[in-house]
Amino acid sequence: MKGLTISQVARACHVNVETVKYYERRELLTKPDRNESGYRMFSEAAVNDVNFIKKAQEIGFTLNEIKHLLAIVNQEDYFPSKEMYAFARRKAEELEERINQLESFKSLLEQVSIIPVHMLPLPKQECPILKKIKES
Amino acid sequence: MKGLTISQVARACHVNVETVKYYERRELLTKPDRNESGYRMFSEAAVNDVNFIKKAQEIGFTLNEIKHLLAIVNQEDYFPSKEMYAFARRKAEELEERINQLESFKSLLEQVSIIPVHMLPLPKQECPILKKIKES
DNA sequence: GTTGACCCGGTACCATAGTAACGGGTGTAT
DNA sequence: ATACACCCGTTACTATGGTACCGGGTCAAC
Repeated sequence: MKGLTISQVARACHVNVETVKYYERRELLTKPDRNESGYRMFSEAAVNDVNFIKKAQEIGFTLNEIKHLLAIVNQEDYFPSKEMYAFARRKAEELEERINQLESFKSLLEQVSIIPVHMLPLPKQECPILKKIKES
Repeated sequence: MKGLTISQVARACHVNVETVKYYERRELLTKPDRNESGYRMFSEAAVNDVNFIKKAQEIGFTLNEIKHLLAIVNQEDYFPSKEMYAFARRKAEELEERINQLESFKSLLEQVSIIPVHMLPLPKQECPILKKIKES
C-alpha cells in the first residue's frame, strides 16, 4: 500500500497539511487509503485535486461550488450535463458584470495615478478616486 | 439636537441597523451625537459615508482599506498624496491581473455554454470547463 | 535507545463581514 | 395605560477558509 503522505501532497501543492485535512473534512477530497499505522496514503490524483481546488478558487469559485464541480466530475460515465451548461451561463453572466465593474474602476485608477505631482495639491472635494467611488 | 436615527440611516442605505453599529465599532463611521436618551443622532453625511463604504466594498476594498481611505479623506486640508497615487497604481495593477483572469475564464464559459445539446455526451476527459480550470 | 521528523484525531483559534438575540429603556398613538 | 416600534449596550452566533495547538503514536537514522 504505497502512495503519498499528507505532507508530500501538501508540499507538492504549496499548501498547509492542515489545509489538506480541511479539504478532506469538507469532502472536497475523497477519503484516502490508510496504511497499517493509520497514516493517509494519497494517490497522485489527490495532488491534481488540490491544485484544481486552488485554481478554481482563484477564479472565484467557493469551496462549495468546487465540491459541486468535483461531484459532477467524479461521477462514473460523466458527461457535461444541462445543469453544467446552465451553471456555465450563470457564471459567465456574473463574471461579465464583475468585469465591467472592475474595468471602470481600473481605468479611473489609471487616470488618476498619472496626474503629475506638480499639479498637486488638488482641493479635497475633487479627489477623483473618491469621487469615482461615490459615483460608481 | 436633530438628525437621523440609526434606523433611518439604515433604511436610507438599505443596510441593517446592526451593520451601522458595526461600522461605528470598526471606526468607519465617526461617533454620532447622542440625544437626551442616548439615542444616536446621525448627520446626513453618515448616509453618504455608509453608501461610500458599500460602493467601495463592491469594488473590492476591504473594510480596513476603506477605513484607510476615509482617514485620508477626513483629514483637514486633505489633498491627494503620493501615498494615494501609489495606492491607486497598485490597485490598478491588481485589477488588471484579476480582469485578465476573469476575462479568459468568462470567454471559456461562453464558448462552452453554447455547445449544442445534440453534441452531448462528450467524454469526461474533454470537458472544456474543467480542462480550462486545470490549465488556468 | 533516543532524537527528530512525521503522523493521528480533536479542538480551539484567526480574520472578515456581518446578523441575531438579550434584557431593559424610550416615545408615541390610541 | 398599554401596545408597539424603536433605541441602548453586550454578547453570542453565522459563514468562509483556513491555522494552530494538543497529547500521543510511528518510524528511520545514528
